[in-house]
Amino acid sequence: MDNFLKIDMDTYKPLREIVFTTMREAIINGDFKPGQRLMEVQLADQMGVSRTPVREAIRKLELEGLVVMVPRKGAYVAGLSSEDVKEVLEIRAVLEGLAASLAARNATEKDVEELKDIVEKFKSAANEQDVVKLINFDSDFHDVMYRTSKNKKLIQLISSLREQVQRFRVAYFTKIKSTQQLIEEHNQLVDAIAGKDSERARAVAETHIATTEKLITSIEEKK
Amino acid sequence: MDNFLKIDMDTYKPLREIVFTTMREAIINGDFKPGQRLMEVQLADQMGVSRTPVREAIRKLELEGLVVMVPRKGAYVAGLSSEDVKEVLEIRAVLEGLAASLAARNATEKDVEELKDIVEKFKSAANEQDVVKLINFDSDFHDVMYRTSKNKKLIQLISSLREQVQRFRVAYFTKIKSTQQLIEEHNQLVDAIAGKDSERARAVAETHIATTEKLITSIEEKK
DNA sequence: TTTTGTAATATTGTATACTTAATCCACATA
DNA sequence: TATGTGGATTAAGTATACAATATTACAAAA
Repeated sequence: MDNFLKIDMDTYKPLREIVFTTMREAIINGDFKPGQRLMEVQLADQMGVSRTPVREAIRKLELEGLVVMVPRKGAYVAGLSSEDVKEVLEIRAVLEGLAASLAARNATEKDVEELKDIVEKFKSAANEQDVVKLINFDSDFHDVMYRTSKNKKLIQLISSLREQVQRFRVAYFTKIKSTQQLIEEHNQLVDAIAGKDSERARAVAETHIATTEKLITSIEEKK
Repeated sequence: MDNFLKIDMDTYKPLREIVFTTMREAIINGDFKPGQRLMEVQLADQMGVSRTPVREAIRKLELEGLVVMVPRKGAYVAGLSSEDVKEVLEIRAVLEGLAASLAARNATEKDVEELKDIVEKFKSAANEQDVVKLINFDSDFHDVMYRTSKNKKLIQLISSLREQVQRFRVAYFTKIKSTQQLIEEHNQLVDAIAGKDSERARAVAETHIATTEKLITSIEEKK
């Protein structure tokens, strides 16, 4: 603890940050629909700020791929074709694989315990058929794994990718028949990490995402 | 050619885009040094625009990781520790691997020809000891490979990651003793892609980046 | 000489004002 | 009815103005 006197001026957030996260939430939650036009004055009024922070927030959302800009016309919530989702998941698969293999290399016993704990919670949520809990524990599991990987850039990147497809999550989690398979995969992952078997961890993690991808693809095809 | 009448209104670029790319170039080329403070009025004056486009450009650079913001103090060019570079390269390795395996799956004969062509050019640049050409042809090679992967998000992502470590490139390309190894790896990559061997392509590509990573690590250690 | 307090100065954060392009709609014309 | 045309309206792009905070300079006191 070499910084016990460092006060947290970090509590201060510029308006643009608040606007940014607010808008991002809205897009991810689907409050702003894909294709919807985002008008600056309107948004500014709604949030009670001026156009400036709104514009700056939009710039960031643009780079994050959640909105698309048409010059001289404005900003629109990015549409998400199933093609896009597939692209993102293809990427996530290898990044999750990397995260898992790094986690296997770096995990402490405490990390492993934490992972096991979450898997248990996930199981009971599955028994209760509680979809919201299911989503949250799944998130938690992956969060811990990312953290354990110790690669900060990787963590950032994956969370950005997760956001991009989050809009689909509820859809496919409710559709899923066998959460059983997810449990099984989580178990294998923990095993591999606990056993410091980075190659196996990687393989399992990649399959894990691929499972999701197949799921989405099959849902899409039914449409 | 289903769009032969589509005119290119796309030529128009808002100032913020110009400012954004200009500043990004400056950072990547090292004209703006890591840690350097970026002051809005000064930048705006230099480029002959107002603060607004500059601020918006900075927001994007921030999300791209080239700039870090300290609230109420300003923007600074992001420093890049060798730790950071390692993190990025770790990620790039698997993404290049993915790109290579997708390329192997999707490559047409034309793509393969193009790749072979670039490898030849790279070889002659190596003979001439022309570092700049070497860098450019290496870039070209990878660009074609990415394009061939057909995954647009992946292309975006990799190019963003490349930018982040570009500031080190000249350094390690001049240091490199055996461009021979790079040539060899490029050859193997083309072979694998031509032979539609996605697993081998992936393995070679990952090693390829790992080579770079080791190189950087060794340079760093000498300091 | 060093430290502390205070004024001034500079810079970011936010809001507003201005400019110009795009869109809409009424109306005219074929 | 269909198709232009011109002006009004709207919104984005850009610049500027104002407010809040941080930095600096410098003087006064220890």
